[in-house]
Amino acid sequence: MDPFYDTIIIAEKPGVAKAFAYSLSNPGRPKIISINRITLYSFKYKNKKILSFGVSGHILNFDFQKKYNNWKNTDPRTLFFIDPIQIVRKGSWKYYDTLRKLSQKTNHVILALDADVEGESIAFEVMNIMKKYNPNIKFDRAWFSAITKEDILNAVDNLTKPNPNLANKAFARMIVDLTIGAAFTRILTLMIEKRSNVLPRGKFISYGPCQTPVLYLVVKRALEREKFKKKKYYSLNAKLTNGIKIFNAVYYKEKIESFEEANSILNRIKNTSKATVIKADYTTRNILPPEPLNTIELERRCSRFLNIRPQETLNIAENLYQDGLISYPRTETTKYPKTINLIKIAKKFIDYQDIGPFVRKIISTKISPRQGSEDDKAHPPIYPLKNLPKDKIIQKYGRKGWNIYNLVVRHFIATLSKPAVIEKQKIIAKIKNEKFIIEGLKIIEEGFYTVYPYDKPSENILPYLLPNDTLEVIEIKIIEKETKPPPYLSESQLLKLMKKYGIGTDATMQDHIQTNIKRKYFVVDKKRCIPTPLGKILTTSLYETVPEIVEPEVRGKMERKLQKIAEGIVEPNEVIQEIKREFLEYYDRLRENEEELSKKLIKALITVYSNEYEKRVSRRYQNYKDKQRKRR
DNA sequence: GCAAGGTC
Repeated sequence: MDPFYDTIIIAEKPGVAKAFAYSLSNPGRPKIISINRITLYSFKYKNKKILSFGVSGHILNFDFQKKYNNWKNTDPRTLFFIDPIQIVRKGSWKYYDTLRKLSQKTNHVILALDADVEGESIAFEVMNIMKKYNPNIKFDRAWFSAITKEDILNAVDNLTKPNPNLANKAFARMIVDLTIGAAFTRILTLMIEKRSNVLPRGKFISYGPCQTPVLYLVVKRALEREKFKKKKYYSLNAKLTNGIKIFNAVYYKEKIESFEEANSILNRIKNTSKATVIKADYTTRNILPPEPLNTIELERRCSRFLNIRPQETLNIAENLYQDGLISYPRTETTKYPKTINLIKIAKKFIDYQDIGPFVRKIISTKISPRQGSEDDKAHPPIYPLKNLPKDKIIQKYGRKGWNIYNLVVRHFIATLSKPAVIEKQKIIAKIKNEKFIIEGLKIIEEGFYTVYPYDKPSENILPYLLPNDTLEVIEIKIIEKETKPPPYLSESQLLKLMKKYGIGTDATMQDHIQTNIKRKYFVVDKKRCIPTPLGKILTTSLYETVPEIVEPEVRGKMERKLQKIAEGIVEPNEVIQEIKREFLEYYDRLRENEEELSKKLIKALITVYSNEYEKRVSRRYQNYKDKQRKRR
C-alpha cells in the first residue's frame, strides 16, 4: 500500500527532523524509514499521519550557464551583465529526488527550516522543487527559536507563511558573491597567465568579499610591524624588602628617554637604604564567569588556550555534536533560553573529573547563570549533553577532541558558577623623592576559576602595608629596554575583527582564513597570521587602485544594502544591479592598472611558487631533450 | 579553475 501523508515536515538537518518527530509523536514513538539513504521519521500527531526529514542545508546553488564557464573564451566583464542560474548542488541529488518522490505523497508541507534568511531561502528551494511535481501542495512555515519540545509544539500550533523577502536576500547575496568573486578572480588570474606561466596548473589568484578583507587585516598588521622603528628607553628597578619578602618595584615613569636622565636619578638615590610607603591600595574586584559559548568564542578559546586551529575546532566539534556529546556547534547565541533545564544538564557532571564536588555544590544552591546578549533565534549556546570518561573520548576523538570536549564542559559549569574575587594590590614607595610602584594580585575567592583554570590570573601576593611603613632597599639598577613592534595578528584577534566588521558568519569565518592559507596569501605559525610576499603584494597593489574592494568594511556595506531586501523596502533585482554596477566600476579601474599590477603579482608569485616553477621548467626542458633524442 | 552560505 502506498502511504499518503497528511503532512510532511522538512527541516534543515537530520537532528531537527528527529526532534520534531520525537516532540510531536503521540501515541507511540516515530518509525524510521529510509529513502535514497536518507533517514525519515514517520509518526502520528493529533491523529494525522506525518513524515519528517532533514535536507542538509542548501539543495540548490547558483552558477553561470555552461558557455560562460570557459575562462579563456569569456571576457570576465560580461559576468556583470548576465544572470546566474540555479543548479542542483553536487551531492544534493538524493534530496532533490526524495522531494520529487514525496511531492506525490502529500498535499501539505511544513517548512521547518532554521529561523534565519538562509533557512528561508532553503524553504523556497524546497517549495520550488516540490511545486514542480505537485502544484497542489499547501506550504506552511514553522518558525522556532530553540529545538526543544516546548518551542516545537508552539511553532507547529502557530504556523506562518514563508517570507519571500528573507529568501530573496539570501539569493541576492549568492548572486552578487558569485558574480563579483568570479569576475575578479578570473581577471586577476588571466592577467597573470597572459604574461607568465608562473602559476601552476589549477592555481589561481582569487578575490572574494570576505576572504580579501580578511587578508587585508593580516597584511595591515604585518606592515605596521615592518614599519615599526625600535627605540631604546630606560627604566629603574628597585629590589625592596620588608624583611620577609622581596618585592620588585619599578620607577613610576614607565619610560625614561635617555641614559643620562636615568643615571642622574640613580645617582640621587643610590646611597639611600630606606624606602617609605606613601600609598597602599588594595581593591577587590569581581571577575564574572565567561558568557555562554558560541561558535566564534569556542574557536577563539580553543586557539588561545589549547592551540587548536579554528577549522580543526569546528571539525571536531561537529563530530562531538554528531555523536550527541555536545549541542549544535554553529551558533551565535550567548544566552541560555528559558526552556533549557540547566540544573538537569549540570547533574550529569556530578562525577566529572576533579570538579564533581563543585558541581554538586552548584546544583544544591540557587543558580543564576551568566548570560550574554546575543541570540540568533535558532540555536542555543554550545553546552555538553553527555558525560563520558576521558579515555573513551581520547580513544574516539583524540587528545584534541578531549581537550575541546573538556573545555565545553568546564565552560558550561563555569557559566553557572559564582564570580571570582581578586584583589588588585598597588603600593607606592618613595626612595628619597623618587616614586616606585609595586603591583600584586591576590585571588580572594576562586569562584568559577575552580573549574575553569584556562585564563586564571597568576597570583603575586603582597603584604598589607600602611603609609609611612619603611622598606629596606636591597638594590637599584638601570634597565635598558627597547620598544617592541606590534606582533602579527593572532588568529583569535583576527576572528574578533571579522566579527566586528561583519565578515563571514559563525560557520564560515574559519573557512575564510583557510581560503587565504590555501591560496598561499598567509600562513598561521604559533597562533599568528603571517602574510607571504604574494599576500602582501596582492593586498597593497589592490589597495592602491581599488581600496573599496579590500577594506574590511566591504562586506558590511554590502550586507546593509542586501538587508533592505529582507525588510521589503527594495526589490531584490534593484539591489543586485546596484551592487553589480558599483563593482563593475572597480573592475574597470583595476583593468586600467593591469600592466603594473600584473608585473608586481608575477614578481611575488615567483617567490611563492618558485619551487614548482623551476620544477616545471626543468620538466619541460627534459621533455624537449627527450624528443630531440628520439629524432636522432 | 571563481564566492559565500548552508551542512556532513
